[in-house]
Amino acid sequence: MSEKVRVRFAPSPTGGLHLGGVRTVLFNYLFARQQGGDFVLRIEDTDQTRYVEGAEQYIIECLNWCGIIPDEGPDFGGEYGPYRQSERKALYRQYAEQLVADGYAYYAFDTPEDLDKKRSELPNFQYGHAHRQEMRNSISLSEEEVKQLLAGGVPHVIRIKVPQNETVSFDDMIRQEVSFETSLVDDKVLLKADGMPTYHLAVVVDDYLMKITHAFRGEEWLPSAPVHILLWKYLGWEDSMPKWAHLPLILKPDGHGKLSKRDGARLGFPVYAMNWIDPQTNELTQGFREMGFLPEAFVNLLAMLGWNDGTDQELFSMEELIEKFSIDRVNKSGAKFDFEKAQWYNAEWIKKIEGQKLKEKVLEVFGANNIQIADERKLSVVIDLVKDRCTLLTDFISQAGYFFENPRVYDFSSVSPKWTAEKASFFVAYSEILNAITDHSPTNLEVAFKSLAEEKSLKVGDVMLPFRIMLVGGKFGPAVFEIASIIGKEESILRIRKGLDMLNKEV
RNA sequence: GGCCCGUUCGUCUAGGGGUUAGGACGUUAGAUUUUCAUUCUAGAAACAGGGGUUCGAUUCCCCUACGGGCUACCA
Repeated sequence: MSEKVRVRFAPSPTGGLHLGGVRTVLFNYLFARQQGGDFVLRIEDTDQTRYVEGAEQYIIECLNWCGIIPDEGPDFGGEYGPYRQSERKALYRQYAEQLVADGYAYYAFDTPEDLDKKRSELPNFQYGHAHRQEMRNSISLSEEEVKQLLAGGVPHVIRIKVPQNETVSFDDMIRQEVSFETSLVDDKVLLKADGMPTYHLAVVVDDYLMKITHAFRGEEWLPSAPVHILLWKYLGWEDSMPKWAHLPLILKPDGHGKLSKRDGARLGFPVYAMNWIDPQTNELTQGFREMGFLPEAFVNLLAMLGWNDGTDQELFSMEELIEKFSIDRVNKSGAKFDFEKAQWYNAEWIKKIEGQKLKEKVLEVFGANNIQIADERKLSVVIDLVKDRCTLLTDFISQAGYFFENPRVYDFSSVSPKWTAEKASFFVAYSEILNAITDHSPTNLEVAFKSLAEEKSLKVGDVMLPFRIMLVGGKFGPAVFEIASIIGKEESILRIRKGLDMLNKEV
């Protein structure tokens, strides 16, 4: 049987897209592309109380930024829609009822208060074989009573009837055999009182109906896997069950536990793919994109969190990942997120991509920071000149901004103590030379600079640094004469004058 | 507490019955760069512990410890 590979990413639209979520999509996507299969986006919005406006669109935008475009999904079309579970609501009840009819599930009439009470009485209460007789459900109640309750429209849920003393096991693509004792698994709710399915029912029904062949999800789902396996069996679909892969979790860099958006805020790095503004509270959670990450780097670093190709290669493009990805090489253990290394990936990608291709993104960053660009051709040249010293795209503000406007801040502290009238007159003379000469190539500017220094009996090094700071505002940047050549004669002279003013005033 | 999963430098990891246990980030030292960064060279740094199995275990098995996840009418 060589059926077409079909995978899905099934986020619930409750807020920003976590980096762990993006990694899950990525692995799905890489696998699908490599196998020539389909990648489906399915929105799991079965919890109406947690639905957040705009979250779905946001998720799609994140995927788009990463270069991951679903083959099927809401607004993408496909033969297996609708792709929002809320729009499939009517579908689930029949399967739940079928399970009841077949004796694999039952109606339960306990109110949330009943359950709370029970749980506070019994510290380790589980709604399962040990206690279901004590609860109000179609197993403990008489047929007559159940009929009446149902007819009277009493709110109820449908729960799976998990058997006693069976072993459920399955072959995980990452962990090999995993097994569970059913006696320890509780009777999970399948259909809620509002008629919506829970995740447990929905994931099985939809994976079946959408012909999903491989299901990737986070390790946090492992404990509920037996419920899903049982459901596949009870619904009579065992032969169509997808192969499971439970991905290791991404952990906090310090302390312990799953990485959460709170950790990002606490430690000063993003956790979401893109900026997310909570529509209720207006609270902003920073994203990798806005912090200045390249999607190439983001995808690359995520892929390396739990996977490697067995060689020393660490830099992979999406194409290479698609080609080389293999589930066998996915790690079993969780990985602490290392933001330093994440930044390294970004720096590497900035170095790797040529200036011309970085232009649009740098332009965006500049725009957001009110840096006007008159000459876009000049921008590409500048980017190539400075990109080796940028870790984040936002670094271009300080590393390239001064090519297009006056430095916003000046730090003369390292030269002002040693400032002299001789040096001041050197710069007056040098700006006259700049004005006079016609060849403003870097080497020419440098030759003129050095011979003038010699003429004035000054050490080149003593005037080089002041010159640099006049031009760029601080002790950084590429070769000074490169800079002077690019910003041009007029601008160089203006900046020397301004610098002279500031230095003379300070002394 | 119960169940499930995991454990190689600080971090991400390679490896796998006999290796000088390899790489990367970070870190330290040096070189280059009349600035800063890049780049280059070198260094420090790991098989959680205890039992087996074996001529030999970091590698296979068991136990312990530790870490993580789950334990909702949330996903």
